[in-house]
Amino acid sequence: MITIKQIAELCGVSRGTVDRVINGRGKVKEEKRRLILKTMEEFGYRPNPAARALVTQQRGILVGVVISASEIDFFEPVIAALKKSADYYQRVGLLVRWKLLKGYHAEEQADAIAALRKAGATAIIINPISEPAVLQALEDCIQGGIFVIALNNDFASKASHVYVGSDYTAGGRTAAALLEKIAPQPIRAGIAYSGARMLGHIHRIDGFRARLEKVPDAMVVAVSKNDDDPIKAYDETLEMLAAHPEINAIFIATSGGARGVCQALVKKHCEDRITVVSFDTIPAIQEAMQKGIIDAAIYQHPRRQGQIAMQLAYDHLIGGSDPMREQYLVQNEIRLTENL
Amino acid sequence: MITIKQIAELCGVSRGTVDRVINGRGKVKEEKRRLILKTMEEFGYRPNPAARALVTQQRGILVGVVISASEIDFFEPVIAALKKSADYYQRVGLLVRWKLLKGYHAEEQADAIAALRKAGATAIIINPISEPAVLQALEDCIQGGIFVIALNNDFASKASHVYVGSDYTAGGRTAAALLEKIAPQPIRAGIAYSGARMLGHIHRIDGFRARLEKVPDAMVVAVSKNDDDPIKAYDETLEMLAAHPEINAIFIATSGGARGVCQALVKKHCEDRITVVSFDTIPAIQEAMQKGIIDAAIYQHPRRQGQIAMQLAYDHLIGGSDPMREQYLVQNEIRLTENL
DNA sequence: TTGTATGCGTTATCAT
DNA sequence: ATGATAACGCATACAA
Repeated sequence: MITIKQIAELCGVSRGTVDRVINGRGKVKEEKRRLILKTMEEFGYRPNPAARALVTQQRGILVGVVISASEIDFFEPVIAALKKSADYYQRVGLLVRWKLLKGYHAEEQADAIAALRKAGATAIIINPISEPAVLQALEDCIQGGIFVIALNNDFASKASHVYVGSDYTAGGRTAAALLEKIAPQPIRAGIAYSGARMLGHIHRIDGFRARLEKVPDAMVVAVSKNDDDPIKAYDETLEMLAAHPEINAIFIATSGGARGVCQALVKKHCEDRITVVSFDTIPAIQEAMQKGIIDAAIYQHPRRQGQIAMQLAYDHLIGGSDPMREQYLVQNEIRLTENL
Repeated sequence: MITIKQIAELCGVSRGTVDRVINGRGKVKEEKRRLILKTMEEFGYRPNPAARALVTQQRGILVGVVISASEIDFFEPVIAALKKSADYYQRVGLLVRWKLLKGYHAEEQADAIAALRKAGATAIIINPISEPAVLQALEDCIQGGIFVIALNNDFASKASHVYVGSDYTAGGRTAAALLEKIAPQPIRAGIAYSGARMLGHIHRIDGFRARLEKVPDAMVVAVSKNDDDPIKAYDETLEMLAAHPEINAIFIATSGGARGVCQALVKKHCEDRITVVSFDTIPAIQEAMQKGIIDAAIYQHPRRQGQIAMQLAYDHLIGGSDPMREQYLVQNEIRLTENL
């Protein structure tokens, strides 16, 4: 591993000069500049993370975390993992400022981003809402050299950023394939989900429908929206079941309303007759699985999502190594009560 | 975060003295020794991993890896992850010596351990064979202050060590529960596995049987051993199918012989009639899943196993933090072709 | 525009 | 038995 000192010697300049070209501060004669860059390239210079951490921890370096709808059960383990990971890296100089917001409000996200920029954050971890105000704010961040990590939900932008989360389409396909294996045929499926806000959720349902089309004589007969609200989910599900008594399978595409859906099933005494597949393994869903109401759940590694996001921030800011991919996808796993 | 320097000042001694009591080298007057220990305790001293890494990388620090049966497909991603992780930590002074052995031979393992000790390894990652020679060698290591990490397979010992791997019993239970959901009833199951060498595999089958007992009228009607050899697996499976034509489900408990089992099923034209659940997603199994021969596989996060093991070694040796649990269990995940 | 000095926390090597 | 000091690689404030 070549060091700054060695590069300086090789180029016949001082450590300070090399540092200036690396970190782009101050001016260096173009001639030397190119020589130094060439030498760095040639010997594959990589900053030593240990040394860098040692220095960094004096001033400290700030990463901002913005999580909307942080009250949703799904995000609890995500946030816990972010915190644990932040703790781990704190000892080498990583500071974190938290913006845990309630509900999905684009303006609040944009405000939080602005506040973090002002506070001097050099990286931002966020579950972005796909609305203009947020997209614009993130574009600006990236232009300003801030490292942006989209967590659990990606945003459409040509600006370079990293996405950490699941493959939603594959998740939907997996749910459909699972139903094919465990539900009585022919499948008459109802879908319950929060609403249309998040891009990922739509892809998930698209994936589900696409895969279900390959199942002989299977079809989606109803879709109900519940705003992640248990009561609304309860009402909507009752209504759906009444309107479509042929339903023998339910796909809970977003876990927010799961409790309500399950209560409706129990109320109508059709837990046994209807096969239910859900996303996530939040407490309400685990309970429903133990009781046999939900047959299987798809797990998206929430803890890992948080851990990876924080590690990417560390590696970029202190370790000095950039992510080698622009997408870090966690697998969609199938869980029964036996492997919860 | 309190530093050695601060502790030294607090105690009215020099850094050198504090270092001596921390790392137990040289003599320190008992009186000062106790004061220093007390102060460290009180202020919760933790060595700074960055500083330690900086100094460690000069002499380098050695971790030994011993993997038996490394030619088995399952271990390929495990080893790949160990290598990748080792690469990552190499830049902060971690050196690795590899002992990738073929087959399961206790003496070879014991020899490898001895060689690593002689080479000065301060941590050993191993998939231990449960035989006296190996157990003794590992006990000796632990006595000698070497940090031992059992990977993928634990060993019975009161000596303190860490286990990284899956919960085998839960894996077996999961396989049985899955069969209950996807196989036609009543289940008449055949089991195929390598043989009795590895403790984990036995637990896995125990878990499978225990869970299957809860399925109405289900039973295990045959068990075949294949020594992880495709040809033997092929022959044994043909024989099992001939002797038990009622078999409508097969549990491949160890992936080594999977290819042979599948070929036997195709040969007898009963891929469609028999539901097959397997462990691991090695290439042979993925192919069989694509073709519809194997219906589902249970995945034990091989890459994560390797990654965690190496990280534990780093955290212990350089980061100076000890594992907070003695077991790091990865989940048993259910995979279909859609979420391979 | 460039070079030098200092410090981060730890370990190791001196000297006392 | 104990203390002083150099070194690891990097960043930075300061001197030239």
